[in-house]
Amino acid sequence: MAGSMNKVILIGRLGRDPELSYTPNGQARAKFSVATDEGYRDRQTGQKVERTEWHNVVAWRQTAEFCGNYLTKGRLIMVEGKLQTRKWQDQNTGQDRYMTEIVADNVQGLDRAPDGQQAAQGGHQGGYQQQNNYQQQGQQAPQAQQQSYQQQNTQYQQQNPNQGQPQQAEEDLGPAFPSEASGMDDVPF
Amino acid sequence: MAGSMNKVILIGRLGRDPELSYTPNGQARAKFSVATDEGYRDRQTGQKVERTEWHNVVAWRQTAEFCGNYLTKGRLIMVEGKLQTRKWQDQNTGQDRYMTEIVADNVQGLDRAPDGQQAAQGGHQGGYQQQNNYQQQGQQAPQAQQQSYQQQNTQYQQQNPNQGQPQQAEEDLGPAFPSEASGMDDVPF
Amino acid sequence: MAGSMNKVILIGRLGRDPELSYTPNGQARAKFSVATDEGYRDRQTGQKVERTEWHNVVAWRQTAEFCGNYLTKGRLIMVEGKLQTRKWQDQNTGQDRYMTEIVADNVQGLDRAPDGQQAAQGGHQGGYQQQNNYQQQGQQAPQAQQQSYQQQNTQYQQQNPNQGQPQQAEEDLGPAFPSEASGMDDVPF
Amino acid sequence: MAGSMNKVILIGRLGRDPELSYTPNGQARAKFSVATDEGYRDRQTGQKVERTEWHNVVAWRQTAEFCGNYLTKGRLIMVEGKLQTRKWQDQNTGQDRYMTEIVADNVQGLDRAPDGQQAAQGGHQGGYQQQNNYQQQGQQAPQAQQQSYQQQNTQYQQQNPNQGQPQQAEEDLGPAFPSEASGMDDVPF
DNA sequence: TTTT
DNA sequence: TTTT
Repeated sequence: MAGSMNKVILIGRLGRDPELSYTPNGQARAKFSVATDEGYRDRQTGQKVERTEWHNVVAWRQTAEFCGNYLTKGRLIMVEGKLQTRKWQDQNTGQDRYMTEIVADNVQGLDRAPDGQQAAQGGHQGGYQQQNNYQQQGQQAPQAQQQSYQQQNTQYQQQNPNQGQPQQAEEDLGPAFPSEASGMDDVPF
Repeated sequence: MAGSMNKVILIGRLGRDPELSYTPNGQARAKFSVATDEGYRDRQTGQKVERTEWHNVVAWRQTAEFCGNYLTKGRLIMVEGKLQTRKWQDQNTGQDRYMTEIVADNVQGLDRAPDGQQAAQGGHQGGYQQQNNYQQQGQQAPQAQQQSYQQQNTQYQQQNPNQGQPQQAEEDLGPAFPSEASGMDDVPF
Repeated sequence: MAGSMNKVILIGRLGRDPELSYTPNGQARAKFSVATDEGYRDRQTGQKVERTEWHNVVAWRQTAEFCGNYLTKGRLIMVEGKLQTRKWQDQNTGQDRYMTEIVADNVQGLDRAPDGQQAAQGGHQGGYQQQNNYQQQGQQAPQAQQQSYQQQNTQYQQQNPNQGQPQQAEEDLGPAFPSEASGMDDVPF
Repeated sequence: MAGSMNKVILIGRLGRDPELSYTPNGQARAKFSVATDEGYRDRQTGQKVERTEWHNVVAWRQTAEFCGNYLTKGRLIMVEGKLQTRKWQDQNTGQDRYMTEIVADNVQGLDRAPDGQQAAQGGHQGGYQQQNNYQQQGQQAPQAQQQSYQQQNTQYQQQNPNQGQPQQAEEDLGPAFPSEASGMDDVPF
């Protein structure tokens, strides 16, 4: 934890609408891919070439819901997060497989949202506690999450859960680590 | 807030021991300066030149206490934070004066602490809630710190203060913004 | 130079059109200010507050010309650069004065340029060698720019400006360090 | 190319000595893995947990040689670079496989090198042009390195490798993109 | 001094 | 799979 940094910053465009889903214990999760471009001049031909890199991003909780609700295919966004590589076994071959994702803790829309879209250029810096109280209408039927009044995006970007008293409903909150939650996936991506 | 980023990352050495102090309402604040070096080759002489840049850094609350307690002159550290420029009036000339600081929200020691120093290479990522509720003893006399077990770097780097019950002692908490607190300074730096 | 990092990344809006000028030896220099916003919740009132931070940015050579030619007031841009603090003496009071700037080495427009503007969303990653060999016309009178076809943004973010022919006029190139060039200013900002 | 950013910054420890090799056209390439740690508190047990993330890094040319020559297993380093995902086909199953790497353009040692190691804490910021014109000796047999005095971090993070003399042997330079060169690998990692 |  |  100390003497350590794992930081990714991307600016690029969404290849598709984010996919918002909920884990069995009600965690919102959004997945999407972001294209970054890089220009260079081919040394043989001297021509300009554009190269696109695709990045798999996953966001959790309020950040996930922001992404799922406000970001759409083609939007220019900024993503700040960390690298995380998940490992799984290929069910057919038994081989180890790996997938690297950016776990986003700050996502912002940088261009104007398409017309008819509210909260257009908003951004969101996710927090553990910052989930919304969706009452089960959508994907996967999340329950609980009764804490959506919680303030978010305070100055220090951190907050203290639960000063001096037991936190209830632990079982609703899901794993503290996205990688654990994402382990619930049958198909890794 | 949206479509916005203000990010600084420094790796450099402490010019002096951090100065830890407390605002009247008990906020811990650490100030220190960090040197970064940059090498370049002088185009007239062709000689290598090293240039040092000094950065003024301020940290608050638990991050401040980490800095004040564990970092010393000469240590190599990493600072992640944001830029903030304070303005004040020169008391003699009446001129506007400005000072730019990095407000650190993540500070880590990168080298081994000197012998006899514990928690050598520790780091700290400060949080709003992570303050100690100092009861106004003023400078240099913090007691208590009864919440220091809260120093944790949870996954999302944010947490929820105070789930479902009123936060007491608002008046102890100090300004939500460091810049406001730092306005209490007579001398800006 | 080693064990050192001095990195700033901003996303924000231009407060005014960049000011493009040329040093006596023909260096293009652009100055502009960028606003970043930060939202937080006031702890006394519980209300959301938006706070704007202004950043002074300076760019050099091709990056400067890109800024001067394509970026305008109100544009959302990304700036990558380093912190640099210049010191000078107040001519009246004799006091030391300081000013912190971001020296940009990568600037990109993130939103659509206003109509009638070409090369709208372009970006530029400046390079030492990417300067135009202006022949000393001094401020405001650059001619030529005969090298502006030079490829930019190569893969490694560096380029060789001088493929296969000797680089002349080293003495025209100006100081290797922007801070030295900017020392030519009478008024620091 | 414009409106795009693909940036990674890591601080962590080398899992092994970097592997330095040369592509058929003489490009130096170093591969290594870096561990970053992250602490969090398990929400079920309340215990502190440390989690290690491993990152695959590749560096090219002078940066590669710096890594291969001066960095060793266990060293604390800083890596700045970009994300790149390579795709290949599994030769047995025919499946598409992916591997994500950080392509480093700036690597620095942050702690003291072990005794008997020179250039201990050095760093290197690679450049396209900073290659050594290896004359095709193939793996492990670089001679010359006659340009190694060029390792400088000039102000603009770019350099002109070719001061005053023509650059020969363009055809020796290899692909402009590391990913193309790395396509020469039989085994992807 | 920008913008939403 | 995005966009200019």
